Amino acid sequence: MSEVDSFFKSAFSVDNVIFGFDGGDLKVLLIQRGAPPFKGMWALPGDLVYPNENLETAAERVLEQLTGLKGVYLEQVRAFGAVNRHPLGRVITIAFYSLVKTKDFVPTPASFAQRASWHNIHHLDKLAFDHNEILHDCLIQLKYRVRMAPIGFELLPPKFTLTELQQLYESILETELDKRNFRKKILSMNLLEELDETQEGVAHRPAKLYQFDQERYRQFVEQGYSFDL
Amino acid sequence: MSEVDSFFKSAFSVDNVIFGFDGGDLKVLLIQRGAPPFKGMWALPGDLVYPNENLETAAERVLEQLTGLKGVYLEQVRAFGAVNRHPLGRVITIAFYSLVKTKDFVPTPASFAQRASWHNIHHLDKLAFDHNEILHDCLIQLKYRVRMAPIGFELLPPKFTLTELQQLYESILETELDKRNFRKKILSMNLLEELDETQEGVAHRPAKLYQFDQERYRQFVEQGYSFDL
DNA sequence: TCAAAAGTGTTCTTATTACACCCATGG
DNA sequence: CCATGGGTGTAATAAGAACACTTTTGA
Repeated sequence: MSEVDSFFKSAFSVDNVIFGFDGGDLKVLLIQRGAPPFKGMWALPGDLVYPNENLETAAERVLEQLTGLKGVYLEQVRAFGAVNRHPLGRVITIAFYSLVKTKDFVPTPASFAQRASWHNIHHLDKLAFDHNEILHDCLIQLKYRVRMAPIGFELLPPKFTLTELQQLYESILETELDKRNFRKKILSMNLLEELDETQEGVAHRPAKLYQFDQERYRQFVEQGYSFDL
Repeated sequence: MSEVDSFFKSAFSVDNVIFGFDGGDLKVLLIQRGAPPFKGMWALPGDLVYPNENLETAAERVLEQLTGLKGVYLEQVRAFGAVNRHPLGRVITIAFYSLVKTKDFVPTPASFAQRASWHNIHHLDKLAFDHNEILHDCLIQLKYRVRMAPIGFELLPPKFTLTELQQLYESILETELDKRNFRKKILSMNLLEELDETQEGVAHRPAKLYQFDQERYRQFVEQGYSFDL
């Protein structure tokens, strides 16, 4: 094999850390590998990038094939390219994370075939490849981004209570927040619209529902506003 | 060509945004391309990644071949992989930025051959490939990181004045800082050691020289401290 | 009437901003 | 003795942290 050829004996893939939130802890969607290497182990969903496919497109494809979801929040984190990260050859992978509303997720045939399921982000075994490291870095990136941009809402249903929102931030940031201070701050941003609806079916005083006003946020950004929690 | 083969008709490269600071504006080290594509245009230094080479190693190699420098601060930003970003084929590039002390830079034969020179980061023409976009993203990353970690010192000589440090932050962050407030804050971190030396050869009251105490920073981090400017 | 979570303000503390003059040196 | 940047403190303002009780609903 010539030296030039050897440059092309490599491949690139995308791996997608799909985050979800069910009201309790932050979750990640993993698949159980059905073939070697690492057969039977849990892994991040991923695939090789097609020759005429952009990286983001590949990550969206992986996501849609597994969950049926399109148009989901997706962000690249970085490339992982250690020489021996893949036992079968040189594979550089580009890591993305995405934020989905768990209730929208309906397992697809592809995901059944691979046995996909949500895992608590803080109770994970050893994953295939270098996926623990990838997951770790994506989580760090999420913790940073969630404070700098209103992306947390991507993990919640369109209508949510302030307590749900607070619990979301608490589980991502791994910290406890003061209820009154949190509400004061988030409401003072004027990005939440209070609805004329309340929770139903709860055995206590029902909470007001809110929705995030995407259009107003866009206008604020144009005027130089920057989200900061 | 079979479909499997086509996955391997791709290559990956690294591109390195090398930042420097000469007391005035923030600079970036560019090379003038000597061969097509984009012959004659200025570009980021970069190269294909060798089959048995880690991404960071490749970025360090590019840097050393150009500048003769080793062991400099280097950080990955992200991958750029638009299908048509390289006119000759599918090349995914991993962008890094590095921080060097401009006085240490001695052009190497390799850099002469390529005509390397420092360019003001805010007065750039159109660069080769998607390098303007890469540079832009690396600069954004630097702006963020320089406030979260004591990496600014990598751009200064070991001994520096507080005014030099302030000017460095002002040029990276593109903002003006109040002299007294800046000094109060940076000195209150207890990360700077005041030396028994002063500036020489200046036509005014000479400033005290300081150096960054890397070891003390390491200890503080162990105790949970996190740098925040 | 009880349990469970919703909702609501004020005080204290800390961090950030704004601001102007004298000092030391070389030419 | 003049020009140049070095060096210094205080007051005002804003942001963040701490904290406890009443309300509404379903069971």
